[in-house]
Amino acid sequence: MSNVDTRKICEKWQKAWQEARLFEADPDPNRPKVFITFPFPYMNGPLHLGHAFTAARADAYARFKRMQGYNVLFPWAWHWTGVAVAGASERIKLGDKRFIESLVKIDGVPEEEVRKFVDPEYMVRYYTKANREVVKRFGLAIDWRREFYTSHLNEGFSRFVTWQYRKLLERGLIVKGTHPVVWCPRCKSPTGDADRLEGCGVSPEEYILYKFKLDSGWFLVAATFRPETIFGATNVWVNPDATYVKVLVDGEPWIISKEAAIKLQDQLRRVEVQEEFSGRELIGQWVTAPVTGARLIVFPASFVDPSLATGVVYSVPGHAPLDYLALRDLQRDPSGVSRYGLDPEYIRSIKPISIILVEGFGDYPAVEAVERLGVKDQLDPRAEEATQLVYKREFHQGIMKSNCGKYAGIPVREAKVMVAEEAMKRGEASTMYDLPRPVICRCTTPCHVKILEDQWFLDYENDDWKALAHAALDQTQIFPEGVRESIRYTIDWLRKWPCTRRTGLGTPAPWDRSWIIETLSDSTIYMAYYIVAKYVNSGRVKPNQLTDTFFDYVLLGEGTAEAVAEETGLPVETVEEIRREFEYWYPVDLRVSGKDLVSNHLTFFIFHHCAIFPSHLWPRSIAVNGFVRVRGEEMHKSKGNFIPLHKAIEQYGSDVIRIVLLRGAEGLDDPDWRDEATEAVRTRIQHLFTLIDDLRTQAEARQLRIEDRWMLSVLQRRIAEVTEALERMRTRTAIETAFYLMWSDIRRYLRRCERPAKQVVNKLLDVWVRLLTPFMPHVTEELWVRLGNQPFVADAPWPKPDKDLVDEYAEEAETYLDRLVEDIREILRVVSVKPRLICIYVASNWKRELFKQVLKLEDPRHLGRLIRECAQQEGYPSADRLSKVLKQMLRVKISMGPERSSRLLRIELNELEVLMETKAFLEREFRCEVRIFNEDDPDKYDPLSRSKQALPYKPAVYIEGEGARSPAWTGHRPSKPGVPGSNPGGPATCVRGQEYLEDLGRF
RNA sequence: GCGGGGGUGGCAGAGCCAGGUCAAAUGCGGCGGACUCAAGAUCCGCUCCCCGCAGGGGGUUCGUGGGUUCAAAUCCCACCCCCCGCACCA
Repeated sequence: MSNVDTRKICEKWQKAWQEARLFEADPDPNRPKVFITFPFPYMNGPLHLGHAFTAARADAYARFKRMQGYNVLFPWAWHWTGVAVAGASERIKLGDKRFIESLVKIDGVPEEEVRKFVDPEYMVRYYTKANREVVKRFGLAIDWRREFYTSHLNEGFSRFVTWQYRKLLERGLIVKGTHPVVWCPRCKSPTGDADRLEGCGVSPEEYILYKFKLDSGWFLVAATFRPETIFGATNVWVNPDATYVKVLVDGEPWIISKEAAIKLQDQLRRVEVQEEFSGRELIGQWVTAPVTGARLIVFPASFVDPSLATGVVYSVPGHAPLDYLALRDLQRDPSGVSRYGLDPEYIRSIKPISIILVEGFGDYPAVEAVERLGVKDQLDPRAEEATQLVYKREFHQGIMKSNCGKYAGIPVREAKVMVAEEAMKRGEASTMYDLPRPVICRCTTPCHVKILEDQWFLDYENDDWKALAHAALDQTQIFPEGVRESIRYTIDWLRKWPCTRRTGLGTPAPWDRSWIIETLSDSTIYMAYYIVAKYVNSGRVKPNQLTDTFFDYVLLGEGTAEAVAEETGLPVETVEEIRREFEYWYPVDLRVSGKDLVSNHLTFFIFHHCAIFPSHLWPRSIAVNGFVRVRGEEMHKSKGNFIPLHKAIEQYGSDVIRIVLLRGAEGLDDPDWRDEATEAVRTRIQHLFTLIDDLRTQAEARQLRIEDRWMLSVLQRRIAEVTEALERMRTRTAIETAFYLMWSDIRRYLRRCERPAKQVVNKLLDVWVRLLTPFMPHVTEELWVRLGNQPFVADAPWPKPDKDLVDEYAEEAETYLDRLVEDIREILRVVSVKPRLICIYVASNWKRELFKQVLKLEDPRHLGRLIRECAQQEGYPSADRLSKVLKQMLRVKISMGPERSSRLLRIELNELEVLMETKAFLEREFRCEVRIFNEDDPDKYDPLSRSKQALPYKPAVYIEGEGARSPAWTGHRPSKPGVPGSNPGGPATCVRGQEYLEDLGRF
């Protein structure tokens, strides 16, 4: 069977599982249940390796629990809700070439299909169909009878969402409010990240507007993020080349840029434009500053961007690098000044004002930052860097100076808010939203901020709700545990979440059908719908029978089955059956997801369960994992390293993918997909088949020997380790142990025994194949039947460690042997000899007795007493010799480590017996004759008197061979140029008694 | 900035919570050997540096710098660097 096609094996067993309806799970009161869920994937594209990783973890757990005898439900569904699909359709409508190309080339969508994607519904249906095939070919243990998709296109699900939102509204958890969004004036809709050609990650920021009063009575309105700096204002900047307007804003006379006036209209302001004029007309005019009442002049500055906020800023040259630079430019270049009829003398007289005390800077941080970074002028890109540097420092560490009136001595971060609030109270300031960088909509229109009214929010601010969420988190297991802190933080930090949108796919809000429940908001407790979906899919329940009364009863136990039956026309028994099924499966036992969902979905998941369900139905555990990286980089379509799952499956088949990913990482680490790794796994699976074949064909019936007992004993430990790891979703540790470490165990065993024992092989393979099943379920099905079992290994019981097979004596014997082999090999290496004969000498009886004392010794300082005691007894040598031997024994004990030396307190190895038994192995290993002696044996062959070196658990060794360098037995010494001759002064290993004991310390 | 997770040998990645058995699992790669007509696969050995004709010894390592300890990859402090999340978006 030299060539095993794992892809074929995968297909074969997927079909078999499907035909056997293996993973269809129904309530069984006699079996405990486990309900496992994977967050339904969004259907705007193909599933990729990232989905595969998370799904493989969920599947491994599902299969593990199933084998442990649990009734496991692992369902699947598809997420259609949201605007991303609509956005994608829009791009296709507009003929976005790069986008279309990526769909064809990367996603593998046929071109004629892509054209039909102008209809979002077609697109989600297409991807759902394609991805369903992919998930099936990945071979997950899914109960497909419960499959569904979301949004209004699925009436049943939509009714479920409607029910949930009515409940939330009733409970006062939905509130109404206003909110600024990034808005496309052409699409008349919010522009999310996915809908943007440019400006990803940009969100509205709130500017403080200060009203600087012109002598004409109009307000020149300047925008700032740093309202506290008003105390250091020296002048006002406008762009002389920009167009400004006089405009009545809510009746107040403002002067702002033309662009600003348009923006304000969408920010709940009444805006009446009076007249347009050029910025240069403002230059040289005087204004009265708010807050301070200072008289300032208006200067020209090219850095002022009319499309940002109001297009007017005030100058704080002491603390804002750009302001300092602009002022310096003006002072250096009088020609520009005279053009506007300004007085150069006055300009030169303007000095920065120092208003903030901050460590690491002198009076004028802006000036220093400009000098340190060597910023040339206001157009130098490093000006931005200088601004950030000063801003961060001053914000976090700055204190307002004495010239800041009542804010003197207050930290900047506090003063900032106070100054602005008080100025607003007095009518000297206002606010507006704007985007710090341009955002361009998919439709190529520049976006601006719009304040949406009547927006609906989930009130995550509600303290009672937060308290419940914390309580739920406390009773949920989190894997890895560190994520708990993130969720806790998120619960505290969450504010109102806008849960409705105007566009995209989704369920209309029950209280106002012009709104659609937003995508994250409809995915919070949907796992409950898997129970209902089974009945809807089978046709036993019609979607329109899913009334609020129905859900109240089935999900909450409120009302009666009779009432539901009467209202819906369903048989009472059916209603009760569904209720029972819900009670059986709920709550969710494990939800597995990527770490990106921690701060939104997973937290919402907890929140909503608390809001809707009683505490015994709250989630039991949540597992989080990292993101798949490809060749060390984040997987991204634009990076060209995006790997859709269907392509990977075609190339490798499901099991290879699973192994590579699961072995890649656990916890929050990111698994890295590398071609070498996939190749290595593929050949290893091939070899798994031959290894197992070899084991079986070589196996012989025989009495169990020590190595057989060792193998069985180690096997028990491995079972325990894998089980423990899987219980905690440590999938990497689990597969590492089950596959790789066990492989090494088996390799050692095979080498050790020449031919394995049938009994061991049977036991070993039976266990091994089952332990591997969660990670490579198809391959193990194939192996399982080859071992002569009936399908399916998926249903085979999970192995349990057998205490009777744990054999400390055998494990000790094999450790002993390994150390001996290492020693011999080390000698051979040093002497570079090809051995002809190896003699091994086991230590004398008196040494063995002595070593027992050493093992018991708690403190090496008691050694002296031991020496005195023993020296008097018969059979022991002189105190002098004793002390030498004892020190060596101590070293042996230390080198054993605490585990092994404590094991030796429980058992005593018969070294001679073990060596006699393993003589054949040693001879094979070293390809020469091996002779075993007792040190006490008068007839032993020991020409160099090595035997006296023998210590308990460290036998002495004597080797004869070819090419030997020892003059003692050959007299021949190959010349070795450059190496100085003999080693004078005896062994360097001798350590003085007292020092040595101190070195040992406590052991 | 806030919150979370990390920095280990040529690479990937354990170990760190419970300090000593750690020059440090396992896999990949590299080198040598076995097998083979040969290649691949497989098996065995080696893979930080130095010394050693007997299983040994010495040196330098686990982001950087300090500290605690008889003893630190592991504990404490400071610093540097990397990754992830921070909302109307799946």
